[in-house]
Amino acid sequence: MIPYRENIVFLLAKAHQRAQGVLKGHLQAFGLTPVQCLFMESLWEEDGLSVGEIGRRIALDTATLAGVLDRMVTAGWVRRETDPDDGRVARVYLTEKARAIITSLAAAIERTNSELLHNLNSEEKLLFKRFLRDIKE
Amino acid sequence: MIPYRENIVFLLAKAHQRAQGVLKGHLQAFGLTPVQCLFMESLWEEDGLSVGEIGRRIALDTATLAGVLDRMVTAGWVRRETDPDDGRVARVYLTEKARAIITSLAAAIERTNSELLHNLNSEEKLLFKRFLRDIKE
DNA sequence: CGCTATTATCTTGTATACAAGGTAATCGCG
DNA sequence: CGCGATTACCTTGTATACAAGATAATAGCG
Repeated sequence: MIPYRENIVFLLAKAHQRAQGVLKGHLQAFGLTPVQCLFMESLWEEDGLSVGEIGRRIALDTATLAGVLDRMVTAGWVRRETDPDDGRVARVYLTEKARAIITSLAAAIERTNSELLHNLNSEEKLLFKRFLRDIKE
Repeated sequence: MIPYRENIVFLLAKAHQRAQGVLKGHLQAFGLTPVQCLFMESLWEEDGLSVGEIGRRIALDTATLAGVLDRMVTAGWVRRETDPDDGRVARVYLTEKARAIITSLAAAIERTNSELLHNLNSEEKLLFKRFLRDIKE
């Protein structure tokens, strides 16, 4: 009988919760949520991705992304265009407004990572990331 | 500029997502969600806790717990009683139906932990848990 | 004892998450 | 080319999560 405090699912959930909280705090000034920020990062990596491709990259399904996309279009961070070659595909592009804050976003993320990992040395950070990736394959 | 795949917030979110998915799969037979299971575990540790105390133990606020509690009362896993000495306090008790499956729940959790951590040896498991606890403080 | 501050919970509004099912557009086999 | 299968996306329903504000009950000070 594992006490829930030792359960890896619980430990992951709570570490995730704290990490989200810190990032959320640093993003508040932009009026962005962590997921919205991540959505923008995927487009910064490659602009004009389809909704499905964004979902594959950031591991979220299209049901979730539909709402996120709506809110981001409304807020003016991205625009949505139907692919001219395939009417099923919705392509998403960053706006100028989004490009203008990318550097500041990167700084907020950088700061978040430093705060979260300040207890670990370089070697431990690498190990931690490896563990996180190795969870279930 | 940290690529999002190296961002600790992203890595935690996705590891959390996979862990939840595995546990969810193993709980499906009971009709319980991971949060509902955790809620029950806190009461197994100490029955008759108040809603606020449950929230402190499993790190969820009462706004979230109000909904969880409602669904669990409806499903017959717990009963809710107002504290006779303090009319503000809502105390929660496991039902017989809940007690009857506790052992099976523990097995599902055990199996989930094994699956998630099968890539790590004992020493690495301890280290991983320490890292998760050390995130932010 | 009365009244203000505090506490515990609940409610509302917003934002993830995902299963399941629906729709429209494209693909690809005969 | 025609049409069934597939694909991409959207919608609906359920379940977390939490901020902010409302409500009700208790605590504690004078």
